Amino acid sequence: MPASAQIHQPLYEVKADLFRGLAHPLRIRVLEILSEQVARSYDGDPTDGDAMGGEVGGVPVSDLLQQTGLEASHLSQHLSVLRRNNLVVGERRGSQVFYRLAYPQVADLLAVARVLLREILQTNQDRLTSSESLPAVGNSHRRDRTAR
Amino acid sequence: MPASAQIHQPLYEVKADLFRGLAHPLRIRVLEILSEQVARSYDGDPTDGDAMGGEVGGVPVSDLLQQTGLEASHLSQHLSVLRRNNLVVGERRGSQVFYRLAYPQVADLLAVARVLLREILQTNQDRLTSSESLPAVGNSHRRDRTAR
DNA sequence: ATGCGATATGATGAAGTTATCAATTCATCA
DNA sequence: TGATGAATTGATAACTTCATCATATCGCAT
Repeated sequence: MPASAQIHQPLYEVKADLFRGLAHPLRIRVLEILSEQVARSYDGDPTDGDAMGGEVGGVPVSDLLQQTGLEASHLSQHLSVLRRNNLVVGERRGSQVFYRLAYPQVADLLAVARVLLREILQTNQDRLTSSESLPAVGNSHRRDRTAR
Repeated sequence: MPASAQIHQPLYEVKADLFRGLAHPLRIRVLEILSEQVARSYDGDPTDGDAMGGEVGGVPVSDLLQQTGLEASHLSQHLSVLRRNNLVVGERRGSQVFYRLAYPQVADLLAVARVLLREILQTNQDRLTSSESLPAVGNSHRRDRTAR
């Protein structure tokens, strides 16, 4: 890699970092929980009573803990990754820490990803059921690596 | 995690996989090149003459090679990751292979990421110049890990 | 101040990813 | 057919990331 890229376009790096922050199932899980909470705060869905969700602003770690069934330190580590990548912010209120998305755009990103994913999955589905064997590319032996 | 999650929501996994596919500067680079090419094909920007860009559909690997300055096998490996994640498709035409985005939504995803990134960077910028020290959360010593 | 509940950090082995080099395949042309 | 250019695959060492356990910090109540 040319040194010039270092100074002028670490942009790819930064963007890649952003995605790297998202590149783990648990972190996605957490972000979706936080997105939901944002969404709920708009239309005031009453189904969460009070025992279940954050109310004022953000979801307490304890909630995330029980919703994910994770070990505390493990979750904490992932939260720290999310924090480092500026995807969430945590705020201490009393003895608990409440997390929320750092920017509403994070939810957008997840939403767009969801759309793309739907396309992808559907296409794959179709390919399977109609078994139309596209020649594709990769020196084409080794077909159907389907399930990654 | 309940076993039901395995069958019913490997969704987090799948989504995380998607992001993992994006989680590398070179792959972002490649995707942006391919996105550009898509964009250009709409408004027919004439600045690419002919020596530089794919014309019919997709960008040939040779172009990606010279634009990224990578070693062939290295690029190929990343392309293979992108292919595996259904982000691009490659098509052999004669002795060359032409790549393009598998779905236009991939470009959307990048665009949304760009927006988010702009927010993030700007906020960080602001924080730096005004040095308003938020208590933040993480047992708050160790400030300013800035450059990751 | 001491102790407790709630989170966060550190350290470490296991697992996964990236970069590099060698070997292979496919298409074209002599 | 054999040589050549274009791209992919395989193998492997260097590097990261993840999961787990132990330890530390913060805030609140005693």
